[in-house]
Amino acid sequence: MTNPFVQKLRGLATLTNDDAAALETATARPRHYIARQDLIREGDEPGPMFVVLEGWVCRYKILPSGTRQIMAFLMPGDACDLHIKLLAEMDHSIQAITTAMVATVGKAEMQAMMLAHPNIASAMYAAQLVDEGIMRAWIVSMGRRSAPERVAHLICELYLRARNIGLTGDGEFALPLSQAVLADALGMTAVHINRVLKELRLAGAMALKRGSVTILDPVKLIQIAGFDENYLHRRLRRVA
Amino acid sequence: MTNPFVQKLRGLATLTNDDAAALETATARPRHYIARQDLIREGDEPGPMFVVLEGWVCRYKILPSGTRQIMAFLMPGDACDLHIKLLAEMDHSIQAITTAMVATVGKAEMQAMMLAHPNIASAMYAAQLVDEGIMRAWIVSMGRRSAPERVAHLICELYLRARNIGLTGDGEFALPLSQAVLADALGMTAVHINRVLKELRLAGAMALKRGSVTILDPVKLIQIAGFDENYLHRRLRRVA
DNA sequence: CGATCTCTTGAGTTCCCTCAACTTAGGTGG
DNA sequence: CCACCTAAGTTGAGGGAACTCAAGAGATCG
Repeated sequence: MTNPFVQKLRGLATLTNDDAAALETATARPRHYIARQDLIREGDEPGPMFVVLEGWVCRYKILPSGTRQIMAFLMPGDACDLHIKLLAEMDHSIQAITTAMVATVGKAEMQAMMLAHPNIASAMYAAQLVDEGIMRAWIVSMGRRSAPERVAHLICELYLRARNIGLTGDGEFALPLSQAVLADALGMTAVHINRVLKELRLAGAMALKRGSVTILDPVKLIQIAGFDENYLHRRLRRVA
Repeated sequence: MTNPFVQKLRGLATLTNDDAAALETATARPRHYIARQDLIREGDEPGPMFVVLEGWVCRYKILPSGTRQIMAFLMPGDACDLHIKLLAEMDHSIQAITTAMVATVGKAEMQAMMLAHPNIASAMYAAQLVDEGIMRAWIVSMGRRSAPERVAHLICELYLRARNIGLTGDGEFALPLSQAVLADALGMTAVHINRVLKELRLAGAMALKRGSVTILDPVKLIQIAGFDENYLHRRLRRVA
């Protein structure tokens, strides 16, 4: 079995076997979380860096009104909060969406690894830039896209990210997100998400079943979303 | 006159006079931009890091429909795109909102400076984390806050950021943003922003004139916004 | 001192939300 | 293995927040 963290970073920089081995070692002892379990809560003191190895995780925040906003999805291979130790406390929470295996890497260990393996450092920085690009794309979606466009755009993003780590089938991929979770991520209500999904299904663009999505017509979906994959930076600059 | 970049980083780490001098030197030759001039455009090859010394700048993206979404405001002292050279092309544009003085720091120079001055590196990483916190706060605003809440929240954010670099007066500060620009940042129309501003003014919370905002009732404004300044991380961890 | 932005206000429309009921799918214990 | 229970998904009706279109008032600048 391949380590998704290694697989992801290999897509962002050229890693030697030695680099890969170091990453494997650092993430060798993951911890198991059940669905809806918080890895860390808003207000907590930041700890080690998290690396998701199996399952899905999200960043979220609960507002005074009680509503929830999800700010990011983390799938296998995704890491978070490289320099987080610099901050006094977390400004949001992180929670497992499905049962998940998550490794933690201490700050000192991380720093030593990045010093000894410049390729890893480079890949980590690139990953950070991609994450920022994704956040900006979410801001654009929330600000200027209609509900159907937003849903379509998110599915395009998640499909490509899943494909990067080899989790997609033929026009289909596992998406363990309930409509309520999608609503919390897209800033909509679960009821409205449901209507939009029906619309996209009838339009022949995509169909979401419990636990998976089928992309019926990729061209149509991309067109609805106004999707431009450039922001995921799958094409990186290979020379320093 | 003080360099706002130095001033900002001093708020994020303890800098020696030597550190400060290095920063001054690196940003000594800023370039002048006029309002609405692009510093770099979507699709361009990323160049050096930008450091804003005077004026306001924004990141934005134009959608196929022709609407614009602003994803970030940069005020004096703000820098962007630390490791941007790793990417093949920009996924968004950066533009001066007002006339502005912006310094550029090359990748090699930046790396050398961070190596020679660990405090600077630490401050830059902290600044990056704060920027990410701001992006997440924008996502929360766009997703789950009403228009009045969103406007109030943005004003709170900008007020505190301006105060950090000494740009605020007594309950008032310079805000060189037209209502159209605010609309592009908040994902609303200029017409609706205008109505919301009137509402906030009549409520006695804040008043926006051309070029500046007066915070009439800070407590009320914070309460409307549901503002929690923690995400700006003005309280950092001082020990490594 | 006209030309051009920016701001303001009104009227009508649309998208998305709220509330509420009902159906379906999964999981658990009898 | 079925009966129940709960969570997730579906659909309808009505309301409200924000949008569109349009016109006029107020700044700002060459």
